[in-house]
Amino acid sequence: MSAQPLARLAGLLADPTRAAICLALLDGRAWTASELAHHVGIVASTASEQLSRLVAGGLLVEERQGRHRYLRLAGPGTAALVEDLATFAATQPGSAATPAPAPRNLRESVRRSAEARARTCYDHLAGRLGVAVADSLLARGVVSDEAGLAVTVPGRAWLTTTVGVDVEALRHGRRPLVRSCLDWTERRPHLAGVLGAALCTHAMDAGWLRRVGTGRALRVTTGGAEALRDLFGITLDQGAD
Amino acid sequence: MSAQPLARLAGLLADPTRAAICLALLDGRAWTASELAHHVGIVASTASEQLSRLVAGGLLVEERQGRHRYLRLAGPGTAALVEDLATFAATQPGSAATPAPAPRNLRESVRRSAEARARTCYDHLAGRLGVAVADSLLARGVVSDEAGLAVTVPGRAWLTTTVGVDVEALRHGRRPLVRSCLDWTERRPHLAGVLGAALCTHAMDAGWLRRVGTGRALRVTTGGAEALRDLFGITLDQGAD
DNA sequence: GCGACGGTTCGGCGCCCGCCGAAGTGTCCC
DNA sequence: GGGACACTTCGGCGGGCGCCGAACCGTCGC
Repeated sequence: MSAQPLARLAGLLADPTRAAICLALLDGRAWTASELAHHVGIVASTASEQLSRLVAGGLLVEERQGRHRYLRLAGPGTAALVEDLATFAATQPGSAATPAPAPRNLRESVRRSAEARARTCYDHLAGRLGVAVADSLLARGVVSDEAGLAVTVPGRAWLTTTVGVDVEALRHGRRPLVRSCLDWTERRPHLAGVLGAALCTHAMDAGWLRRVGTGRALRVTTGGAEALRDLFGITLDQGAD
Repeated sequence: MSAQPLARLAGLLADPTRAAICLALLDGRAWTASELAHHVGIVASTASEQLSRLVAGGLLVEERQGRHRYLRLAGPGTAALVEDLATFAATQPGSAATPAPAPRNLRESVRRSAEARARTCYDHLAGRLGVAVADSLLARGVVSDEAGLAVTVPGRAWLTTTVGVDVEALRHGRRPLVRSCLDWTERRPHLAGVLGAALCTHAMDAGWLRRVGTGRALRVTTGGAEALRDLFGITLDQGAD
């Protein structure tokens, strides 16, 4: 019976401090030990111990550079796991003080994105922008969710030629091409998987989006607003954190 | 930040005893408190406390009948979560003493099923039989895994008319129609989701499979062996626990 | 060199948690 | 009613864990 490994893994996330660290790292970037310590409100020595524990448990990987110790999640699978757990935990019990915004239709969701927060979730887009993009792709038939998400045939062509994301090149490795990832602030799904990651990368490379500060927040550039409108039919004011 | 709920949830599974309880309940059935206590090797009073904790945390639900307290996992989502975690935990670190059988091709996998163990995983088929069925459906084009698992159009017709599983009727609710579930003994995927559950139910209703003992083990009946051969091209000796 | 700084190790404190046995409550059956 | 039985409550024990502060070790920059 494999109860022992399960308990060991769960134990890593069973402490609020370590959980907060993993959630912070969901932005997919490497943080230094002291950044994390400050972020979760513990002293450096404690952080050092907890981080070592997370690394030893395989959830985090570290990279040492000079006097810095950079930490990030071990991989997309790890991020998906943490994300799933956090989502489940947030939807499940009397986890008090969560106002739970009701599901909205496409138009309203896009409209709300106008004043929107955009952010990353591990390696793909999340927040209202992420939800709006997902809604748009679904509405335009680029992806369908007949029995699980999938890229349609015309959708593949459109992504490759018009948007500039080579779908065929993504279809390697075992990571699913497109996966639904529930956002726990928006409570609505957005696109993860290789395609989600590629879209995010593309948006950054093309200068549509820019990181703001050290967190997961994104800012939509002027050119980005244009591109989002033309390609996805999403209108939003830029900036707005 | 939602670190607190995450930690609370993870904390429920962070104890080997509670983890073992949840793994046992992956068979999808309701166990009594004392059955679980005996199964994981603790005294009744301790079990009572742990079970209450799991129920309070939303992972388990209870049903009282007379002097018995029946417990089962709260739902398919809960089962999927536990399964995912257990899989991740088993594949991840130095969780020593796991020989890790290499992936096999279809023919070999089906051949191995000849001496096979069949069992349930929550509400669908697992073990070598479950893997063989999944392989068969993939090989015959009933389901495809282009960018996530999906039932093909001819597959839907075949399932409905030949096998007798009304796929259209399953497409309600938010649970995915078909989902891949990695078996941690076989290390190979089998079919979960509504379709996986329906197939399992159908196999039991049609008398192809029968529960053996109180665990998750299944026995293939004589008629079942015939049906599996004719419909799925799977040949196996019956019995063999 | 020296000081500033990021990170680590160590000792110690307090708390929580899982376990048990013993005693108690409720249900079923004779 | 009485006895078996499933389960629960309670007290108590022991161990582990998270936290901190203080001392220590490397690295960087002047």
